[in-house]
Amino acid sequence: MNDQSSASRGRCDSTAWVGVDPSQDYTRPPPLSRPRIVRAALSLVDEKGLPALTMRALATELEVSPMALYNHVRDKEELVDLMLDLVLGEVDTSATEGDWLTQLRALARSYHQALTAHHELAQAYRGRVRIGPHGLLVIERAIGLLLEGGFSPPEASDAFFALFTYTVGFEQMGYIVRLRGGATHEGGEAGYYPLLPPEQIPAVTTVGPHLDGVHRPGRFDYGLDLLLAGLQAKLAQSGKAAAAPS
Amino acid sequence: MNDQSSASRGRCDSTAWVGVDPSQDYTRPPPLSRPRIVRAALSLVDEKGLPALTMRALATELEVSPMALYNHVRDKEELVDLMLDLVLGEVDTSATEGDWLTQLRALARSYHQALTAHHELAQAYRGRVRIGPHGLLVIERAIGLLLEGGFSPPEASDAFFALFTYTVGFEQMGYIVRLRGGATHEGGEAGYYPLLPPEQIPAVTTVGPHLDGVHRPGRFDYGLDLLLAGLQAKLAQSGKAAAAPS
DNA sequence: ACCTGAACACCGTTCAAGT
DNA sequence: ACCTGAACACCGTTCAAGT
Repeated sequence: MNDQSSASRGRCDSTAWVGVDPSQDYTRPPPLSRPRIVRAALSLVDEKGLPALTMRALATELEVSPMALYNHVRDKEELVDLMLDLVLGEVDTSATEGDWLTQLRALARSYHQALTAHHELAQAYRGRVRIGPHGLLVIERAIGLLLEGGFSPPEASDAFFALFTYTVGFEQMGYIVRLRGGATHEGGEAGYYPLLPPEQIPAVTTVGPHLDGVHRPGRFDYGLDLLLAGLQAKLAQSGKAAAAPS
Repeated sequence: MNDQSSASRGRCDSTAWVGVDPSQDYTRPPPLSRPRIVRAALSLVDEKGLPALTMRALATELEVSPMALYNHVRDKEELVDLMLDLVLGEVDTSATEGDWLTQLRALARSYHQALTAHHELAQAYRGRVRIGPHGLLVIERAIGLLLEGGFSPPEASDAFFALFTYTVGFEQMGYIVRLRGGATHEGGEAGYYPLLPPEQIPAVTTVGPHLDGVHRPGRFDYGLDLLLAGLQAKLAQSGKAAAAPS
């Protein structure tokens, strides 16, 4: 497309501007394009959070008029869909080590990791989901592994949704904060302690600070393994267990 | 508070306005109050969806100036927190039939039911969650049952989050819709069929329409039972199973 | 085809003023 | 203490106009 580069290379070989391609205009940003918009939007959300994603803010980030975006993107909703699918492209869908169960675990973990890497965007994952090509690939892989494990199509679909729901839901869950408790609620992070006296909530008081954050390391894996163990048990009791390499 | 009623009752006994309390002013709405605002907001969201919840719209619904709301509610965020806690008040936390596992299942189901009853509001359940008194009661009950089952405090906390995350996540998940596939995407509901040819997604093609909606009846229970079975297995293998009535 | 500026129909919330 | 109207600083998006 840009054939000035080869032409200018021949013309400038006597000068010593090593490493600088004079055909490139380093002052002007590259032209607007769908992928560039989506990438810029994603890094904006990663840095400043989902509420900061504004067509106007994104436009100034790209040094362009707000309305220029609408030449490449139908509306904000589509933009968010594209961002989600871009993130889903980071999921590793091609690992083939181990049997179907360990592959399924690896897939869910990779999915989880992609979401945590863009934790702010994960909040957009609500209501109506519009699957893109990358998302479809993840689904294909998950369903494929479940069928390989021996599940019938309807049950594979149920199992998929359980895993999917848990993984996405985990990311959306934030921290538990009291609602206008006794002390200041400015601090924000200020712990699990509640609005009721300890006598009325003995169990919560016993468990105490373990309740504090959702995103304790290993917490995702705990629930994931619960689900996978449940799946394995289902297969075993229905006697349809696939011949797993023992 | 309104002691006009008893006074006027004595005054009007000769007239025949049966069933009509003349002390009541049926034309003017009852005075603004925190609970009334929250209830009105909830029914607005139930009817028209979360995006329709606007301080201005809520105010006109209550026949009041938008700014009147701010005398009872700090801001929109607090209003949503209050709405969520109101809904959590519908969860049955006092059923005592069966052992801890069946009680835990019943609790999760009741939680799920409360959320589905206000499906539109469930979308607000993201990011930072501010637990209110009703929410805290649900947590207390869940943790209590897990401790009763024999889990250690840290593990009870992990287990709780797995159940909590799954239940909330399930509600937020919408339908799978293709992202700007081949045909019209106006139809909306238009099925699972994807942007890739069937050869590239054999598993999805096999499972087919089973993938279509998340909220198929029984789908929530499937994942819930997976988690509960996993919990039971964990207890059994660590040999700490509580003496459940066999 | 792509970009722009002005404008429209909204938001949540602050503020000064009323009672 | 509670409510009001006007105003501020925003939104997403339409439209007519530019190149």
